Amino acid sequence: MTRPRKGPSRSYHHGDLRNALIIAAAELIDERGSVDFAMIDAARRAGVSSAAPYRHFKDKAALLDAVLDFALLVLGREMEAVTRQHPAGSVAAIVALGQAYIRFVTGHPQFYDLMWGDRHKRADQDPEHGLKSSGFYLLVDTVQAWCDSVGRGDEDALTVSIKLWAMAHGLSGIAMHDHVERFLPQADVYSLLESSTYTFLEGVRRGV
Amino acid sequence: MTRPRKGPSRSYHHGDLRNALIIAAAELIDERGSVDFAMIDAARRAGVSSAAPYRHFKDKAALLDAVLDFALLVLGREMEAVTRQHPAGSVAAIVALGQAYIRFVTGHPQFYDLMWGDRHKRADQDPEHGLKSSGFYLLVDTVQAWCDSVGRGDEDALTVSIKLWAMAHGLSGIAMHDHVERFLPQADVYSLLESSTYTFLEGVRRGV
DNA sequence: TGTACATCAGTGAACGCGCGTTCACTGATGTAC
DNA sequence: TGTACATCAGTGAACGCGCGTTCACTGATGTAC
Repeated sequence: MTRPRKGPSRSYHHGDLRNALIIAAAELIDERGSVDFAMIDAARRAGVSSAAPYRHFKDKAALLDAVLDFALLVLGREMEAVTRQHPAGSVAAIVALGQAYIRFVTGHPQFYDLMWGDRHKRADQDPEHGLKSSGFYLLVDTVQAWCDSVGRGDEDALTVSIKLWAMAHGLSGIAMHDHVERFLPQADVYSLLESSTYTFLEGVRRGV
Repeated sequence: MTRPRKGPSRSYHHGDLRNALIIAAAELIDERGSVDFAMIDAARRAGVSSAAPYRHFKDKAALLDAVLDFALLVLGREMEAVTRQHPAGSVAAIVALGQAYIRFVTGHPQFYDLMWGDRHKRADQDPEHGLKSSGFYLLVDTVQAWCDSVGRGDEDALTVSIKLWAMAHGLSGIAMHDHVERFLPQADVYSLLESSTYTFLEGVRRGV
């Protein structure tokens, strides 16, 4: 978070290497389709020697953590944007949130690995933090509003949200492994999520 | 698939190295919690030198493929067993299949990585094959029977099955990252799957 | 305004280790005759 | 039944490479006086 250079003369001091490395790493992960990029490549891409990153990150894991934070931030932004485009508490909003999740996750399978791969299970100081920025609570709020609007304010919005999240997450995984086009060539994940959500919420509304 | 040794004198020739290596690899993956075990460790565990595995597997990827096949086989067996314990085409059977999936997958997170990690996306000759042995079609059959029994034979059992699979798969992922105990400390994945399934199938039954 | 100095953010070379894989070999096994 | 030979399944040592990380260094920056 050093301030950006005033002039264009970024000769010796980079000015914003930390962020530049995060972007470089994200790009490499995207291109290689895996987290196994070489530290030196990220440095090179940021226009810097192989040792420079260690001024900003303790080790590679620290850099990956920063990339993960960045990814979750982007996901959160998209979910916010999507929420604004639909009536608050509507089923359409709930569906759109799930679709945004699928879009993000299938569009960036590498980030999926980062989020859901084993490496994330390690030392994570505040596990809540990622969830907050990723917009999960946006879903909870929307579901709560929906429950209220259909006269089921007694439902546990958190439980319903987890289930909906699981649907979107599960469909993402299945889609990413081409199981959707294999079994249901005429379908697509987004409409599968939509119909699942409608069916499921109808069950909830009827109190099953 | 060399035949097992007749006597206990496994001096120079191992007799069943191929399978021994698969087991050894599976154990290592289980213990380390990751696919990143060293080839030489698998060999050592099978009581053999570091070069021996290459008589049976072209490279490490080939060994991992074999381990994956093995894992899917085990999963398929468990799903068969579970199916036998419930009335054919009952909701209970459907729920139990999902729970068996969750149990297997959360109980062996490493195999989860093997099944769902990026490495599986590569050269896989017959992608159907894994699905077959893992028992997915068992679910489809069960769902079809249920649809018939509730007078909804018109439903596409395959579509419903994919959605149910996505539920179980998604809940597994969420549970493995401790999100269930974090958000719903009093709940457990298995009952979450059960209630989700009931709710969803009720929606299907009502034709939503 | 100028100078000395502490601090920071880079460089470039190299270390070192883990690990997949290969190579020339040797012991065991099965089979033709 | 015995012997020669092809084949197979091991050994053990070493190669080689990728890559994370360190180390002594140097150029740039900001600040006290």
